[in-house]
Amino acid sequence: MSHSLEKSISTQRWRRRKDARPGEIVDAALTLFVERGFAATRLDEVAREAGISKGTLYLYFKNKEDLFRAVVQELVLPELDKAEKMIDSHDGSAEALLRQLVKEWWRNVGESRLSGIPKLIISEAGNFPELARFFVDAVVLRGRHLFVRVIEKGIATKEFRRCDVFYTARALTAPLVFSVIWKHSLAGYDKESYDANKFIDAHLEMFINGLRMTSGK
Amino acid sequence: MSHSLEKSISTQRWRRRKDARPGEIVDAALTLFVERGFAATRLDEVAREAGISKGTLYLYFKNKEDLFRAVVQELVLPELDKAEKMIDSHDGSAEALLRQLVKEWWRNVGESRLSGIPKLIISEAGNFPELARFFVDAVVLRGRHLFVRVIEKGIATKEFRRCDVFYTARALTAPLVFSVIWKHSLAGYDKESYDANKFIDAHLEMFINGLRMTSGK
Amino acid sequence: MSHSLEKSISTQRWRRRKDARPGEIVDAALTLFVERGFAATRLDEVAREAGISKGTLYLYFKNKEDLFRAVVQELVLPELDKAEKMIDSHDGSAEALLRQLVKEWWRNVGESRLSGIPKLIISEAGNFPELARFFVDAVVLRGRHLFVRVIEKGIATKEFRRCDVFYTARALTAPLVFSVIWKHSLAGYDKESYDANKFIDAHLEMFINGLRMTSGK
Amino acid sequence: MSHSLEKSISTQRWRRRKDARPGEIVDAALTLFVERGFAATRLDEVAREAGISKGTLYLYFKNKEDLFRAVVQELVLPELDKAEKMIDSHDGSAEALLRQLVKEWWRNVGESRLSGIPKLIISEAGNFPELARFFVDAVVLRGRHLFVRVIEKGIATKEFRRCDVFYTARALTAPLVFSVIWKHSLAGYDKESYDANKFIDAHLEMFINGLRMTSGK
DNA sequence: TATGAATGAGACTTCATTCAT
DNA sequence: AATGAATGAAGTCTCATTCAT
Repeated sequence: MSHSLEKSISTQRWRRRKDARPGEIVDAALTLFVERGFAATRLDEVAREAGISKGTLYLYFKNKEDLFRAVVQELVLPELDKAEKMIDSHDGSAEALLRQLVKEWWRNVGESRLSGIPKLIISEAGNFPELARFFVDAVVLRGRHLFVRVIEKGIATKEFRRCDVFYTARALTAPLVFSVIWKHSLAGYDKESYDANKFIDAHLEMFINGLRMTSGK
Repeated sequence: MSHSLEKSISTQRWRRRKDARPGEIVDAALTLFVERGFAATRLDEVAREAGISKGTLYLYFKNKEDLFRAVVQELVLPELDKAEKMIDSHDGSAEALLRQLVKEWWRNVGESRLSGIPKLIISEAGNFPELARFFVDAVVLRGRHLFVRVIEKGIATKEFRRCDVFYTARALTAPLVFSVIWKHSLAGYDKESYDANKFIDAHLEMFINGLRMTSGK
Repeated sequence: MSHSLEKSISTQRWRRRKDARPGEIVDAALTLFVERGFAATRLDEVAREAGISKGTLYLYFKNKEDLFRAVVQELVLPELDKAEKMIDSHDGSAEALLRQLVKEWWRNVGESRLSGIPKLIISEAGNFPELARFFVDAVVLRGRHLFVRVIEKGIATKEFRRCDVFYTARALTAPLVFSVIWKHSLAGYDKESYDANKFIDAHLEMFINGLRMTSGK
Repeated sequence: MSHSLEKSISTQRWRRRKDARPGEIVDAALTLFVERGFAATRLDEVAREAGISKGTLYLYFKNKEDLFRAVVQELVLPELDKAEKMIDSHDGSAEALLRQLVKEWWRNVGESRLSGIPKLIISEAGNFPELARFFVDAVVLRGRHLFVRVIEKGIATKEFRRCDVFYTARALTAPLVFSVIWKHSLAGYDKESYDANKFIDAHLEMFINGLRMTSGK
């Protein structure tokens, strides 16, 4: 019995290892891809960062490009699912929902390892048109429509003034995205003090102010 | 005298030719660097695009990195000079100046071949820290301070309300920069209609509105 | 006693199983080595074809080269034993024996999976000198001497005319061997109809005709 | 003038070098491919044998497979052209022509570096179906038809007896081809004395004897 | 000044072999 | 005995850089 238990555990640990591998590799790859770009990242380093050998990479990913795709798909899509559920289940005002949406995005993307993905995608879009297309459809548009839904809801409830919801959504998200791009590129070289939270907060306040029916009074 | 003049002219023409080469090369390199990134751009192609042979590149640039630096420095710095002169010589209201500044930026950078540079720099900052540092100091900060000056002027003349001028400048420029990054990366894959001019205009109106002393009334 | 017998049997069955494995592996390897050559054959595929895992190969063979040797030795040598016995026990005319020898070769080698071995050996001789030497000594020479013995017998009984028996044996066997080489290489691409049996028959008739004391009359 | 001459010469030498390269590489590759097979031949070695660097190979051949194709096509086809011209211009008896054809084949193929090609093709046919198809159509069939033409001519002039010309051509050529395959594989390990010329001569005599109208008398 | 053939370091990828389970 | 995850040496191919012309 103890034997069977032991075996079960060890097998499990072993299995666990196999199941955990892809995740560990994808994490290592994300870090390096964001830092150096796709072409300049050597698989040697991804392997070392993931604590495995170069050959092992190929047990889990067909090639470098396949790994790149996995990084994007596997890390991003779950976040969108979460955000959609949040919106569906929210029952407060449109403004509260909008604030919540931005706040969650900031916590789950802006301050997580995912924050590197926009910079990565933007850098490599030219070399991976298919991935770019996928990303725009599955992430950008889907994400934008989350915001569109919220804005439309606010207009319906007369919380917000009428506007072109698509442009408004873009105007709202552009600084968020820019902020994470900045963080992963030039932020470290900018000597003028900068607090992204403060930047985002100010942006959000100004934005919501602009959206309200009675903006100034 | 005529002889000396003639010689001077012919020398100049010759010089011109010699000096013109780097410009053509730099142009070709910019296009390709923006499209594919630094690492994925082959000097073969830069040479072909510039209409010269690969070996000739090395008559003008020490190596690939040197060419990269030249692309950034030679194309960007003149624009800042122009913008500074424009501000210095402007004599209207702060608001008019701000509008003018954005308009000129859009015309001279956003709609020119220079529009690819932000994306390029952001993509390669990780691999070229020195260049990143240079770019931030010589371009980003200097550019930001143009806006800071204008905003401060508006505050001084009481056209604008008091605010943190650095954050305000960032909030003003972020969408501008984001717009050109977008244009050179994912814009082509976004099926929802988008007019960058409209986006920038709306942003500017909202922004100036937010800056005015009596914003709503 | 019954116990011991039972044990012996079960041991034997077990042994058989153990011994059977190499046979299946060797068969799988033969097929693939013939089709692709030694270097281009992956042990992955040999294992899959044999229905085992890659690691299991190494329980039976030291390495890839060892497997290669086993393919040749284990499949070929038994055939020569059989042929030798056949000659020893034959009691008809030399001509009848020669016909029988060719016929058996054709049935047991030419039309069996062994037919691939000549092509395999010829292809890899350059990379495996030791194996080539072994094959020439243990198979080619030994096989040739079977034919030499039969021809000498025919000369002794005055059925056949005198000749250089070694060259004659070569001349007799070359088309046989060529035929199986062809079958395993280019035959599939030759659009002109071809029946190997017919080819061999015609060759044999012509050959025996040439050997007879009174060839034409 | 001397300057221009010098330049012309040196340029030419340079050009000549460029033109000669592919041939030198193909020669080196033939040697190694025949000796070791395609897969086991390292491009490193081909380059060293050709006296160039590894990278230079890729200036002349797209990849290893392309080099393989070039080896076959560029070396073999010219020989067939020569043989065809020989047949067209021959005006003796069919027997004399047949003897000549075999003799020339032996001299130009059997004893030249080309003699390695049959072994090479046969070894790699499984891995390069397209090349195999090309070789059969462009070389094997075309070559066989040279012999067919000669045999048909002999039948027409009543020098030769009627027969299935295609099988007869095969029976004639099989030992020729086998001979060069043997030479490039196991010949070196066969300790029994062997003279290929003698082998071929004996084969040819026997064959022509078998073909003559009055074979025995 | 201009060329483009040549180089070789370095990257991706494969696969025979090992070993913990 | 059997597995299959893991390894790393070795091979193919690319491309920035050099240099003879």
